[in-house]
Amino acid sequence: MLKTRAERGTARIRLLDAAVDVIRTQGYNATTVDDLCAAAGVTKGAFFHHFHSKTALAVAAADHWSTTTGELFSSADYHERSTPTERVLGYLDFRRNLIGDDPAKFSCLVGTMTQETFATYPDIRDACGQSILAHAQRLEADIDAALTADAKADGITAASLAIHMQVVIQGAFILSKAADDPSLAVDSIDHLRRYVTTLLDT
Amino acid sequence: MLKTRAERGTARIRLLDAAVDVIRTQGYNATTVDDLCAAAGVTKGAFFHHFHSKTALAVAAADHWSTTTGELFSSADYHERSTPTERVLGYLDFRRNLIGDDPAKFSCLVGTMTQETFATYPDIRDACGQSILAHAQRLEADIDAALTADAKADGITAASLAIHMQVVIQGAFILSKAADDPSLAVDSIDHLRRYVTTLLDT
DNA sequence: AGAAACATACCGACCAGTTGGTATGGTCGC
DNA sequence: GCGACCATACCAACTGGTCGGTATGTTTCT
Repeated sequence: MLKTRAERGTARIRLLDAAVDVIRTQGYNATTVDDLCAAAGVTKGAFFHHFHSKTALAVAAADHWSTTTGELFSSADYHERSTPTERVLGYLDFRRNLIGDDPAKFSCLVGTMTQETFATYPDIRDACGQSILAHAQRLEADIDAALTADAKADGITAASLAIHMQVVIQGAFILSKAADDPSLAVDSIDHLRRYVTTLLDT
Repeated sequence: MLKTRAERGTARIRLLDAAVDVIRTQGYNATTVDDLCAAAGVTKGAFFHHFHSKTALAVAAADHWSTTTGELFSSADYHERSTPTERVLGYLDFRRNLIGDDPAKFSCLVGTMTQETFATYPDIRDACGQSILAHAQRLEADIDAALTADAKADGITAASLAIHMQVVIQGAFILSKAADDPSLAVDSIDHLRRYVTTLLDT
């Protein structure tokens, strides 16, 4: 089990990556520490060397999720479009294209963990909330610049629309899982795109 | 434990009601059989007399959820409105008013269970999927009658919009839990209402 | 050498499900 | 109209296994 020079020192990252995979599939509570160690190819000693509890790992996994997805989105090419409206719609198209065959691969770690932990593990819930809310906030500037005067006059705020977009995306994952059919998620993002389009300048 | 005539024969229902409460708060996997027995005021023997496993209880709880919420919605007064558009928007207003202070009380049992069970308990997932999809389907006739010719020409179907409405509602519950703020759910349903309004005859 | 990064063996608590019963109310022969 | 019989509903103690976490090493890097 002891690893070579190159493999040593990676246990923490491997556990975090394993957490994303396993928890998205099984959920947080059904995932045991041993499950995570096995998936990461690591022993329990390594686990508790890096995380003082299973809860601490979940919080770290939520942060890890924010980091890795943050990099994915910030390197996506919709940022290079010239108008705010194109960038907002480009974000939705990008998210639409992320949907594949397996909900365990395309759905959101922190959305999954939120439902299991909101009332019982405040630390995990806060980390999940931060992750989702910070992601939404990254869209606010473009949305604000793109909103039509009519929409603003109707009381629609960029913050509220940014959150609504995350609502639809999270809900789309649930329905995909419930119906065992990812196409429901795609259809719902199409509806969202149509709605957002009516609110933005073109 | 349950001795009197009036109390006997109610253990099954009490367990199902307890399951709705406890699982919405803690999630399915974190809820133990003993938790459910304690909440129902019943012993373990009674539990396994009525349900051959914890999984079987979850399936029964999903069906129970469909039944009780089905009654709630079918007795709501938006059905008495005269036009399909008014009934569809009345449904959304009704759902909006259902949102209170505590997500554990206003969120959806089967939406919660779906995320935890979709890959690991197919029986529970199917029961949850059925519950949500059947609920969505109950709106289809009114939506179909209310959709404008333009919307239909754009390829929007009543089935797809009915599902999108459930997507937003489920997603709204997640964001409410994540942000620990039910007002996000209300705001998102407002966005949904605005979108739906643009697609229906008035 | 000393510290960080692991590995292994183990523990007490807990959990789903079982077992072997008891209490209750209905049915049917008489 | 009553006692034998029985099915259903429930109870409490227990079991085999699992889980999060710990204690105590061993290896590797600097």
